[in-house]
Amino acid sequence: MSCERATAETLKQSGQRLTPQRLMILSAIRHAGGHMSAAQIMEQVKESYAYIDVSTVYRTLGVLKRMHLVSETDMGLGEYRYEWVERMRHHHLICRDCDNVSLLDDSFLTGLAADILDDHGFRADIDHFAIFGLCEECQRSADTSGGKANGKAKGKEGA
Amino acid sequence: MSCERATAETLKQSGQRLTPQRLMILSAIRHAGGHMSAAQIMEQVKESYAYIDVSTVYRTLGVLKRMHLVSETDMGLGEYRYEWVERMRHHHLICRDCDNVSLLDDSFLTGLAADILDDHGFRADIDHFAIFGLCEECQRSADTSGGKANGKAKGKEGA
DNA sequence: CTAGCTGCAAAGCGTTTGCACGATG
DNA sequence: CATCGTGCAAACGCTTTGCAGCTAG
Repeated sequence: MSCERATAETLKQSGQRLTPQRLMILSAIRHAGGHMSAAQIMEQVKESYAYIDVSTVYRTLGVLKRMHLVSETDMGLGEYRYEWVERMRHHHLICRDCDNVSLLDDSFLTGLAADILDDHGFRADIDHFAIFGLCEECQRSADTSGGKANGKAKGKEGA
Repeated sequence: MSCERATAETLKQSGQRLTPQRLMILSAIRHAGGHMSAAQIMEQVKESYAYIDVSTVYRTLGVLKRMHLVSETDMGLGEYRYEWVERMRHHHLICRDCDNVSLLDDSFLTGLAADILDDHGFRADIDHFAIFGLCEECQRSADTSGGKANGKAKGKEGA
């Protein structure tokens, strides 16, 4: 939990209290190395503290979101995914057929943000994008199977 | 309902049945000229047919999504918004402070899609993007108020 | 005629909220 | 010691599902 020092400081300085629960949640997200659902965070924290409650997780995530320490993304799974906001920004390409997620470097989007700012005066929060589409492999399967009529049964419709 | 001809044809040809309910839902979405929630679609349809059910709306939206006739977007309001997929694509800039929504021309994103295809072989579905951020006006208020500590109470956290 | 759509009702899910207790600073 | 965070439980809102009857093709 030692590398959470700086974050703890940030929290304190913005008038937030530092509780073991928050530190555990923080730690879970930071060390995950990817996006986690609230349920996954719960599970992770439960390993060291069994009495953690969902509401505490959500409330803490609310605080962290407000402070831009974590990002909240709708990845089309019916639940939000939370991720530590790294200095190394990146985005996600989500295949709507195989659900595979690959990374997209932030460089692809910096230009876009600049263009939008120039033309609309709108400062886009391009911290963490989820871009849906069809991965290379699934494009091939779609072609061979003759169309996009129905790829596969899924929990969630592709937009 | 006459201008729904082509859509009706499309539906029929993919083995879907054409029912009055579906036509009404179709019509509601097409003539809305913007994104609608499932509830709004319901309301609209109810004006001509009071017995329409939520489940019918969702089931029909499922069909239309699958056929890429409507897009489903999470605009950060806790409910999906559905919009007719026009030939004239556009995207949305959503201010996380004042909730104002402005349009963004598709030209801003076509380059991005091409880049992603080139470098990752991933065919991005950039039908309809929701980009969150801070509008020009709210940037000013944020500056004058000294920071981003807390902008305003909202139903939903800005990511 | 029969596959598939409808309305109804109820469940399901992730998330939020009210409350009294407990911990933090 | 005052405030804020916690756990618990219950509520919430949107969406989904099981089912029997009806309807389009």
